[in-house]
Amino acid sequence: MNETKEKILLKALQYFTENDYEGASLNKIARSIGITKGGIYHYFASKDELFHDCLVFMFTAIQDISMAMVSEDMTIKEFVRGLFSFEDLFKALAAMFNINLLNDYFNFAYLMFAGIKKFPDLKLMIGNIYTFLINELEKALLRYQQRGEVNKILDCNALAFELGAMMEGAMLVAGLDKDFDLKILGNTMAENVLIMVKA
Amino acid sequence: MNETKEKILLKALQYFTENDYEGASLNKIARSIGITKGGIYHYFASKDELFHDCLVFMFTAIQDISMAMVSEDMTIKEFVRGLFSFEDLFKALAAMFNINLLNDYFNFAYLMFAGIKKFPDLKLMIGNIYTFLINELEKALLRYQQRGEVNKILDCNALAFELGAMMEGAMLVAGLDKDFDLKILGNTMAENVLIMVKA
Amino acid sequence: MNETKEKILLKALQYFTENDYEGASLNKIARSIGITKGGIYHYFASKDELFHDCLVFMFTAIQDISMAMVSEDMTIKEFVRGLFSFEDLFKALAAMFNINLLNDYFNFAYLMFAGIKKFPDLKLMIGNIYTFLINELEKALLRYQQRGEVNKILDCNALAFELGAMMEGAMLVAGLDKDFDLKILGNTMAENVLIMVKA
Amino acid sequence: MNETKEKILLKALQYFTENDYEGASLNKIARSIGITKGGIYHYFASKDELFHDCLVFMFTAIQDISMAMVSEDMTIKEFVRGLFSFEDLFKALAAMFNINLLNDYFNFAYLMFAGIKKFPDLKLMIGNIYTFLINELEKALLRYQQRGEVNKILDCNALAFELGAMMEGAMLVAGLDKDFDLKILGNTMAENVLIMVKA
DNA sequence: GATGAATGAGCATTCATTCAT
DNA sequence: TATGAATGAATGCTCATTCAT
Repeated sequence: MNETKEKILLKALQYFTENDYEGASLNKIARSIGITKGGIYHYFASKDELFHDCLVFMFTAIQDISMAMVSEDMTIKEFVRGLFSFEDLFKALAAMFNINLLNDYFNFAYLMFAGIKKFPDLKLMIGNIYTFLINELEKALLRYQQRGEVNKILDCNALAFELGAMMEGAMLVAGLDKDFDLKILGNTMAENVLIMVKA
Repeated sequence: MNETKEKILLKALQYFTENDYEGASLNKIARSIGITKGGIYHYFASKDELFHDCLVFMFTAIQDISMAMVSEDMTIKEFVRGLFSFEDLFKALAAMFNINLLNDYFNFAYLMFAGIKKFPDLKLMIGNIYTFLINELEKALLRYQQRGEVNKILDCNALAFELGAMMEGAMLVAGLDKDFDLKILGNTMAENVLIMVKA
Repeated sequence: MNETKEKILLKALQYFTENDYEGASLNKIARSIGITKGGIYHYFASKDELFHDCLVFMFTAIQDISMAMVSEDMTIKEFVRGLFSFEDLFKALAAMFNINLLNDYFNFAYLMFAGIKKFPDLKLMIGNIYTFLINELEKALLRYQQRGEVNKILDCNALAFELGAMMEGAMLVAGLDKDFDLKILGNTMAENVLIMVKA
Repeated sequence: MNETKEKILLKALQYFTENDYEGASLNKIARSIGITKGGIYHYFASKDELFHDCLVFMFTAIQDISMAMVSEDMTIKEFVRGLFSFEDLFKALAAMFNINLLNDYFNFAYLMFAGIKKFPDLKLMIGNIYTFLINELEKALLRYQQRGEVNKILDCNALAFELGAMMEGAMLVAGLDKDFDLKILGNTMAENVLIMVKA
């Protein structure tokens, strides 16, 4: 991708994250990377298109990270601990964009909502990411259940959703209330889960 | 509270929910309740203040509902099932404002996010709600644990956080991906939790 | 009508006449009457609406003048000479708007074209003015023909159109080429016509 | 003329006719002939110059057609009927440019007006065409008058202007009001004129 | 208490124009 | 010859805000 285009995309993503769609003005985005507003229109037909492309850019990366998270040859301990090692996840994402998700998960979620409101294709994309992840979770849980490592009474479909929701919710709540520190809580959460699902 | 002021507040809340902060213009809000834009400025110093007051109004109600959710004389089954009866929660909220949350939870959450982004005191307020709720959860879990109804190995502090996060995350994920229907999932989730925490 | 609104309308009409639709900027119009651009939007919902209202304002006046031009109790000499007394017509119009049609008939015609391109209702309105005038011309000519003052061989329908076209064309050509002075030519033209239509 | 330059000129003329001066962007013109906007600037110093050259190209053709219309060895009938055979005139013009004037005379006239407004030299050019044509008309009428085919009382100078104005006005009015169909009216107009000028 | 006129700063967007390559 | 990146000024439009009435 063209260098200027990429610069626009990254800076715009930052502005959109910090200020929302309406609050991010093309003028400010342009000035902050040393070009003029008109220059943006060389690469993006409209603010909407820029916003859309920013989100696709971000969600694609997240999709890739997400898919890399699941692997068939993990023990259940590795698997569950991996789910709750928030720090690793945050670092991976922070490296890609200039966003500190630990503090800004909140902005990130807000951005997802905004994207979904505006673009049906993003709704699909995000939906697919969650569906994929939770399906993979379910498949893994079923594997462990068959091996006798997960309580046979548990509904793995709902359990997969519960674990996914727990992860998302943890990041959201921790973002809103600094009393909760995921770096510390993460470990205990994983151990709790390992105890709870045990056969 | 003055009758006109209350009319403004309620109508504004509706507009904000339907159109977001930027999309809800004072002119439209004013016209829709039969006054003029200038009239709003008698009761609210700025659009920001109006928005803020709308959200405080809303969050206060949520706080009240949340606090009513916890009660000391519940069995563990009632307690857990209550946590995951999303439909009841939505209905309670919908009754307070004139918003159909079942369909519009998405807009509602979006609005909350916008408010939290804009006003630090609201972030604090929401943070406090979470802290309170999770603390109450922890106290309840400890009670059940002492009665032998919750596995003694489990860390109740982390477990409280996990259940709170699971609730929030469930609403978030279900808002993003309509494949997940909380009305159906809610029951199974509760049963799973009851199995998992059992001693 | 509100005083400011009328000031906007008149000044806008002048700008539209001099600079066309695209060339007339709301900013300049506003500044030239001592208000700001935003102020125009109090009275007109859009530039299009302002343009439309300007044209309706003008064409309504022209319609009134046109209709006053035809009167049943004229001799044929009065009638024909009236048609070619351009000076009187120009003065009447110039008094209403600030436009010197003698020099600017051209701009005026251009404005009509622009209006017709943009607004179907104006196309109808202008069409009706011409249709009305030429119909009235035809009725008058038929009256004179029955009295034996107009050659019975002539087709009064076409003749009415010819006289109407001659008037319009005279103003157009004289506007384009200063060699032709309607103040002088007008009289001779009328006398020529009187000779030509005579029985 | 350079081939690319001619392609630009012709395509630009088409765009200007279809979209007016303001509506025809250099980008669209350029793209439609497979070059880039910058390329146009090799051949034309500015959009204005391009527009001007388009119109000169067009007016030159009109001038040629006009001059070919007058010929010394015509009978008066041929002469007058030629003046009012609008269809032939339109066809001749349409053949020169790629414009269907029969349907698009309106846009064509609008473009002429825009050009005349913008460039004084074009106003002069058109003025000269009119002067030339009306002078030729006058010379022809004087010839017919001397032969006794035109009423000796008529002022041929004014009559020439009247016939020229009638032609122009007919096209203008017919352009504004589609009730008047020149294809039909043209014949009757010519016959009326032949009757009226007769000695 | 409330109106309505008016402001002014902001926004997305367009586009002729320039110029290094 | 021609490209394509970039500019910058302009445009229509929106809207929170002010204030005399």
